[in-house]
Amino acid sequence: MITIKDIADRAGVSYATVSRALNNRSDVSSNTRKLIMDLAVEMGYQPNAIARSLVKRKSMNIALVVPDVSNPFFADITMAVNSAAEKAGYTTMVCNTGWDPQKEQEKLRIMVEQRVDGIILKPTGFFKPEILEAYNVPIIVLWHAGEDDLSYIEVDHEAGSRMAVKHLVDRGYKRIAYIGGQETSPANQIRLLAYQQTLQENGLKADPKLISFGGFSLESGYERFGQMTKLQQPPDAVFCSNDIIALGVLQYAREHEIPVPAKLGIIGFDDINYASLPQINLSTVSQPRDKLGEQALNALIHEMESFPERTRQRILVAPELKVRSTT
Amino acid sequence: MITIKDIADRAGVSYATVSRALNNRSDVSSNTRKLIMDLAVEMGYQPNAIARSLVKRKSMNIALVVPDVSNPFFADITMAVNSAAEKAGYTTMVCNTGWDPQKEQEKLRIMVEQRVDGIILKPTGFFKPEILEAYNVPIIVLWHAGEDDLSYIEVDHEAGSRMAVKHLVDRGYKRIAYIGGQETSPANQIRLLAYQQTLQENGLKADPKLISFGGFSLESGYERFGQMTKLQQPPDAVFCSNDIIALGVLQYAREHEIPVPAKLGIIGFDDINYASLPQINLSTVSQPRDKLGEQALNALIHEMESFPERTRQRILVAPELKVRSTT
DNA sequence: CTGAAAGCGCTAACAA
DNA sequence: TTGTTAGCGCTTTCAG
Repeated sequence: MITIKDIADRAGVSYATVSRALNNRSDVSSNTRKLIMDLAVEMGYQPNAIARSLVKRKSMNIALVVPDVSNPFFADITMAVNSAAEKAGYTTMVCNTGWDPQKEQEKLRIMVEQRVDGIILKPTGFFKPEILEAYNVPIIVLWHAGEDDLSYIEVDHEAGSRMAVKHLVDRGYKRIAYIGGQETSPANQIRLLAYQQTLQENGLKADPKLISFGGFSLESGYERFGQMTKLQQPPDAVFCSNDIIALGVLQYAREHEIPVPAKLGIIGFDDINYASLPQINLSTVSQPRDKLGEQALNALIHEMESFPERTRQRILVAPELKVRSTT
Repeated sequence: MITIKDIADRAGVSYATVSRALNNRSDVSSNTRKLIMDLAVEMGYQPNAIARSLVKRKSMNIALVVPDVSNPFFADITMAVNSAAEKAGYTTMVCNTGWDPQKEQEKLRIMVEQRVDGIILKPTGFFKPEILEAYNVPIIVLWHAGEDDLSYIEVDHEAGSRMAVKHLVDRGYKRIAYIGGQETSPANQIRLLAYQQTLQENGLKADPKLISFGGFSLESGYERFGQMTKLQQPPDAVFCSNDIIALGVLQYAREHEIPVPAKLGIIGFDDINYASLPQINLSTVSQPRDKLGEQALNALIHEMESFPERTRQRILVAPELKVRSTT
């Protein structure tokens, strides 16, 4: 590969001058600059980012560590972060943790070794902030805020749940069920609470029989909704903790000829890509991935600029209600 | 950040010794090794991959350049490449070109600057192999083979098309239409030819009225199939160039109450993630993304090992027929 | 405006 | 077994 020394030799100048010219610095005569520029093109010179990073102590790379990029949700986040990073002159390294906390640690370590200038992390599960702080690198966590020194960004689950439930109430549904995720997950708890409060605020009572926790799968939604239909007073609407669960409910309704939305309102959470397919057309609370990604990057840049001081940002991104044909 | 010099100072040895110990080399006494190892952990040492890359002239990074990672197809490929790379000790840098040839060039340039050890590229459109060869970096192209010196890998479009058409024939359909992509695209041409040949081999004639080219969108499939139903002899089955088009056809059939698969067989190509949803359940020719990704990485490693000599690999990955409820 | 020289953090000869 | 030294390719003082 061609180096600045090669160019310097051909140009008959020192390689410091080549560096200056190539970096558009003012203290080079326009003659030498032009000579060097032309030579660089002619010789097919490609700057060595590694060498530059070493001396500048800045790689202009950032890391995005997510559980699974093939998950449409993270894929969208990846796109958003990527394009925002690009605009800011950064290159993104994407890592998959496969929902495995150990692999997450491993990936973070590798990214630190790669000397990325900052990290955006979607943790796989409960995690110890101390570990992240110890890495001593600017970091933004896609997660609910903790009492530690890290910066967080996430969608406003409370507002989203309120939107969904209020919408169902407004549509005239009376027995609104909640089919959630893992009972202990913080996001689930926030959503559940908002669900209960919104019902009460609208003069409806939250029937514990209409609340269910479980897995985030289509089968789980199908199964759990099926159980509820056997109640003496079955639900006439369901707020699901994510779209996959809602898809399971929808599936059950189709198979058992329950007319949607006439006899059953269904609303999901996330707005995954196929929610909007004509065959599905699911009403849902959209997590705006583009905004999440973009704001995460902006927050990271802020964090990087004031590093090693932590900016301790707590950002909530507003969700959007997508009313489609299931409500 | 802690460097090997810091450790050397504390250990009272030269930093070369620290380097040796940290790299598990045999020529270090077990005493000093242990001392250094312990110190490294205690001091929270993280090796600097950038410095190592500079001296080793090998970054242990590879690039994956695709049009759009949020497209489920590329997301799956990304996952597969990623995990294969990881096993081989490489970190992957993923770039999006947004289907823009100019951006593709830009991204490739950036990856060369980053001194990745190799590149896996899914080109956005017709591209000039000379440009890639000029970059002088090991590269694998996800594309049909050209007459140049690059290595290629892709799914066997011909075999896939044959599978699909043969399957429709076996199911008893007689007037099988082809709703393809852009007429000039090579993949489209291969598929079209295989479609025609398979029909002939099975004693059916290919009616030009049943052949259509156009965009890769749901609307396009809906629209083009709608036209065909107005023929004097409309098709009783459709082979679509991708699943999105097939979805459009399916949509049209539902709206016009054409029973599928009784009066209309539909088969797509790609097996995108939602093809298997119970609500869709589309028969399709699956491009095994996991195999594509993994084999691409293996091919790349091969290419890197024999670089600068080009290995000129031409790899076809066998597709799989997924028979679901639309045929 | 340009050159010389130091050094980013590390590996890899070559000596000792 | 260890230390010394010379770089990897580049940026950045500091002189000139």
